[in-house]
Amino acid sequence: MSEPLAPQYDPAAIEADLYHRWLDAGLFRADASRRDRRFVVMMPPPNVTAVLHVGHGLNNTVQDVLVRFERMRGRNALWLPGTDHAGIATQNVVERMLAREGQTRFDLGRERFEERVWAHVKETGGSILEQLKAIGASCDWSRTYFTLDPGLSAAVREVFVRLYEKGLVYRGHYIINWCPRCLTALSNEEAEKEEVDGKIWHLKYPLVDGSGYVTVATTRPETMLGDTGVAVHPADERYTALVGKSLLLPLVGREIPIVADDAIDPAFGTGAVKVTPAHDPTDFEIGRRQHLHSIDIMTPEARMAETVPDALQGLDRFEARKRVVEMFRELGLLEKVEEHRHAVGHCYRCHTIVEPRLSDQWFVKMAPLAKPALQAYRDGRLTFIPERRGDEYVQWMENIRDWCISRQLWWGHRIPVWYCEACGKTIVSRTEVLRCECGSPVRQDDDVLDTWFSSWLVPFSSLGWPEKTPDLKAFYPGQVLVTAPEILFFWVARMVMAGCEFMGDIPFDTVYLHGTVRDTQHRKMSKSLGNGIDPLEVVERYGADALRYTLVSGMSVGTDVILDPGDLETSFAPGRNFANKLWNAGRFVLTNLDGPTRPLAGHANALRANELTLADRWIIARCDATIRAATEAYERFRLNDAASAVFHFLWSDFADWYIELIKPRLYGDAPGGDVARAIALRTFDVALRLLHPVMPFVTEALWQRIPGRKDGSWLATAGWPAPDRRAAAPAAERGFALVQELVGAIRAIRAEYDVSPGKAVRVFVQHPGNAANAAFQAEEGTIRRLAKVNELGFGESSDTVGGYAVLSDGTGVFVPLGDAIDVARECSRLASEVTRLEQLIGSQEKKLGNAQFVARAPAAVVEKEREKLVSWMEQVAALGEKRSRLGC
RNA sequence: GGGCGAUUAGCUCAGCCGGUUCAGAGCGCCUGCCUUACACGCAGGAUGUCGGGGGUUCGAAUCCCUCAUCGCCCA
Repeated sequence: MSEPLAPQYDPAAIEADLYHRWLDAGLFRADASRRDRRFVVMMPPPNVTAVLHVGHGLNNTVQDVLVRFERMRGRNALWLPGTDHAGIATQNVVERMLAREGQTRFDLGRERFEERVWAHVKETGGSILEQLKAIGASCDWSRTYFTLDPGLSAAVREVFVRLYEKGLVYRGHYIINWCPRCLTALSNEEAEKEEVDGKIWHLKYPLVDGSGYVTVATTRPETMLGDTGVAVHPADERYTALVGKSLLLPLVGREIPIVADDAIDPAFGTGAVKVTPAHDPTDFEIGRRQHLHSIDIMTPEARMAETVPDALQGLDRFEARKRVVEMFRELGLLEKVEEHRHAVGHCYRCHTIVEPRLSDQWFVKMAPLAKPALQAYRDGRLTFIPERRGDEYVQWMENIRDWCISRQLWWGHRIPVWYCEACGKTIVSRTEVLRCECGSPVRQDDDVLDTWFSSWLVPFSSLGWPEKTPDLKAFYPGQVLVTAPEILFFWVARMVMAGCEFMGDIPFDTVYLHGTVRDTQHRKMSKSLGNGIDPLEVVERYGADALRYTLVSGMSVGTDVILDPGDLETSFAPGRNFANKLWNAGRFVLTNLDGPTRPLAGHANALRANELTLADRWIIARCDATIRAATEAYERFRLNDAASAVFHFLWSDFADWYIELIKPRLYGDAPGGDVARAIALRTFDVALRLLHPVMPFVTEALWQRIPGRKDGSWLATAGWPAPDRRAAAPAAERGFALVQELVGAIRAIRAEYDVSPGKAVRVFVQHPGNAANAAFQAEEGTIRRLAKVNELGFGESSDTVGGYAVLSDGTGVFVPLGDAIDVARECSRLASEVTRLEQLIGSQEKKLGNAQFVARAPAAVVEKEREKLVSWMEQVAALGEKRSRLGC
């Protein structure tokens, strides 16, 4: 550990090696034998074939920050990683591979296709977890799971069977969302609603008796081929006389009835609605109530089926739409066309417009499961960050619909249901079924379960459930779930339901929903738009700490993170620069530790209060304030506030000031070097701890070089610094603030008059009271050095020509500059300062002259305002004196 | 159509249960510096009628109403 530190921090030379040393030390492994203070975070399992994108980067950085913070506080931290088999997505990936070979899955057959997917998953799957290591993720890799592992598969079966036995899983013939490209059913959540520009076509259907027409309005004219009725509202007087009559469906020639149904909105379109029970969910309900039959007019690929007239058969649904409209026009039955913008469901995996389709599927009855999950939120046992997300949760839970869980895929958990080929009996079983009770062969349901049907169990299935494992006992329920708002319903809400149903307790108490990473046009980053940022490229160029710092500081609670994919430098250089700053501050501190250091307390040789300088007391107070601020910010999930508190302490307080002003004590002949070393080391150590959750690599690399550590100890598991009220030193903070103000004022005057950096100046300070006196004298050396002052006088100067300034407490500052100064310019500078102050004083006098204010505002506020007024008046008086001395 | 959020410096954002700096940070910009930890740096500086309008209040970026623009969720 004693090789010299490079002047520039090189993350690439440190990160990968350091990560492996953390792993070797087993720092990220949770202890199932501990029963106290667990902190469990379930990673949202990425798709097994996914590659790391910046969204994963954000999500996992947030989790890692929280986990590292709690681990340092001594909690038994488990961050559990895993991968999701991702039914549709993974099947699509392999199907695309087959397509390049000129094959389809049907060419291979189910068994060989499954083998092919497994081979692909084993070969490349899970590499995303390896990639997470590059950003520093401190997961417990010894517990990594895959949703198709035997244990998790057993959990899926157990749950399916239990729910079936309770009557909460059922098979039904309903309208579901169908993706004609993926050729599978989707849940309502997987059919993403999106606004599209469409039209409303007004179609005329002639009455069978030839007495006229009824006009229906529709956004999907092609579905008229499957119409089996027209519905109107029972109270709609326009149509009362027609209810019960029949229409002759154009193009098809079918007679369909006019029925009355309460669900019809008389204000929409013409108030008469065509009813296509096989292709629309509300029509399906109307059809049921009105005893209309269903005619399925489409193939699984959404082409026109044999149930439509010959001329239209085989057409794609959108071609059919055009053709149907043309035909209506030709027949003179197209009354009008209106522009119409409306929401249409799209497949969340391939973005194809979904087709409502009538089919046999398995469903979960959700209302009974939602009840306790909703109650948990209402009781305050479950909270959302940001809070308003709770409203969305409630809305969804209250209007919950049954969950379609069967998928017409080959990759996933096969539905544990068998049908007897002889007696037709349905057998639902936890174990493989070979024969029916009647002795006949059985056939397993062809379908697999929705991927989310395994994901919703992860908080306990990943811990061994339904077995009663030690892990399950030690780590359920967990604490925080961190994810993107998009999957609040897909996953988060369902996990809460599953936890309540199968474990009797919610799986986490806090749901932290972070924003989305977007480009400068506020578009979500995506592969297809080509506006993504590759986190691994960022790690390579700027370091993992820089990536993490940028993501954390760009993200306040619940807001999106905007980054420019075309300009990584602007986004990530600040993080890299901060890491480098820290590195160099560390380099300075560590290379100046050759002299003796002393403990701060608890030892005979400990520092005594009377050995501390004003600056020492100030930095200790600042450090303590930073501990409080950062700790509270982490606790409240305000990660950006935590990062910025430590940033400010390290860069401004520690590096810009404290390091600069202890230099003489460290390598000059000023006394107190051991005190300065002890305090610099102590406050720097604290800062490393506070920053470690956000920037784990550079902080650990430096901390490992701090002398006197216990062998084999790591910052990653070092204790969290405790605030200490005794460190508060308000007088020191005020006094040192005046020193900083004075140095700033002198520097400003120097810059104003182009005094060359190497040239020392004389300075005279006049203070109205004694408040600042002690501070200036105590830190006289600091003032001389930092402002390049060769003579610091107190009181009047015999010179009159120079630069003047007034500090906030009314202290006058005079820098004699003789010929260097442009008296007219200085006069106008001071005049504008006086004007500014006089305006403030004017409004302040008005405020304080207002009897209402003095009477109604709290006494402390009034007092504060009076003090401000006094201070400004002192400043103006001092400036006036300066001006007269200059002869303005 | 219903509900919610946002609008603060050129950019990205803090501040927002009213007064504790006369509105802050980072980046960018201007000026001067290679001062032996750091030029991925140091010092100094410029920049905002806090989206428009109205109201409550002694006092509003902060509370209420309204309009405009953008975005999210649910139909």
